[in-house]
Amino acid sequence: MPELPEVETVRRTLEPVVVGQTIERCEIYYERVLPHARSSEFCGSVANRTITGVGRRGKYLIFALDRELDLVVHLRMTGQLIYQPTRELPLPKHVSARFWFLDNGELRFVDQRKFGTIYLVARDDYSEIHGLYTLGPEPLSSEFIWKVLAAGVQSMRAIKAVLLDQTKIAGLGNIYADEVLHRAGIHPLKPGCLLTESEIKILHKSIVSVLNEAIACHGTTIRDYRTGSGDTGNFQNQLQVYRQTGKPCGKCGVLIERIKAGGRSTHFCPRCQRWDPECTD
DNA sequence: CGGACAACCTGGTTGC
DNA sequence: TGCAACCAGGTTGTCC
Repeated sequence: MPELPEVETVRRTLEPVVVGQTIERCEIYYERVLPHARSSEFCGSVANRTITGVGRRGKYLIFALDRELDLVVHLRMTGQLIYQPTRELPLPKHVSARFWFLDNGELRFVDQRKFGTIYLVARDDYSEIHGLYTLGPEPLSSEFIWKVLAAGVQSMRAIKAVLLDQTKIAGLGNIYADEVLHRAGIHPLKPGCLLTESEIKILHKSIVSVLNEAIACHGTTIRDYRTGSGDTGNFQNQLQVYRQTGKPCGKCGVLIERIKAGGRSTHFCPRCQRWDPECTD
């Protein structure tokens, strides 16, 4: 579920309410939420630590704890990280973990499909978290200039598959890869290495603008995604192609089509995103 | 290298 | 209404 805009929204909504809070204790309800630790040792390490900051890299949320520890969370498909100001009961279904704060409320990790994961590592040492360790450039950082994208895109693979590859660029998922390609007017199956310089520049602009607009809308709620306050996002109302199969394209009116690319459902406008495999361009 | 696919889970939707 | 098949925002691993 959550891609960069959703994770960034969770970060922004949690930061003001959890920074400065001390974790009194935590409880793990689904053991496999901790791929690298047992709940007993994890909870022991986390107890009595204070959260000093909330960061993000790609789709990873990183809670900085005092004494040089990082608590890293990946929400995968259906994970929700929600701050509850009061210790209310009953608990919703599918709670993977709870963190109780000394003074106020608790942080709940709710995850219907149970794919979400939590790690505890030494500050900035991500060598044990493969996906984070191998993560590509951060698209909203100042280092992400079009030439960085151009280098990442040099592949025979379909550009859609390249955009989903977190080692090439961090944070895009199925929704925003489709939206970005539509805005850039690029066919999702076109091999990345065949993109022209002007196409890469347009793609670069589209990535930055789509992500920023989605963040401004607090992300896209298809079903499960919630902000750190438990609210839905709004960008689902702005989607141009994702899950819009059979609806008219907002630019040209031609009906949106759905295909498979990179093993995922892919939505595009056959007029705005043309590519002829026989043509050299 | 890349592509296809299964696995990890639960639950909603679709079609018969 | 019942039930099976298929689908889902992500990532990892295996096999070819």
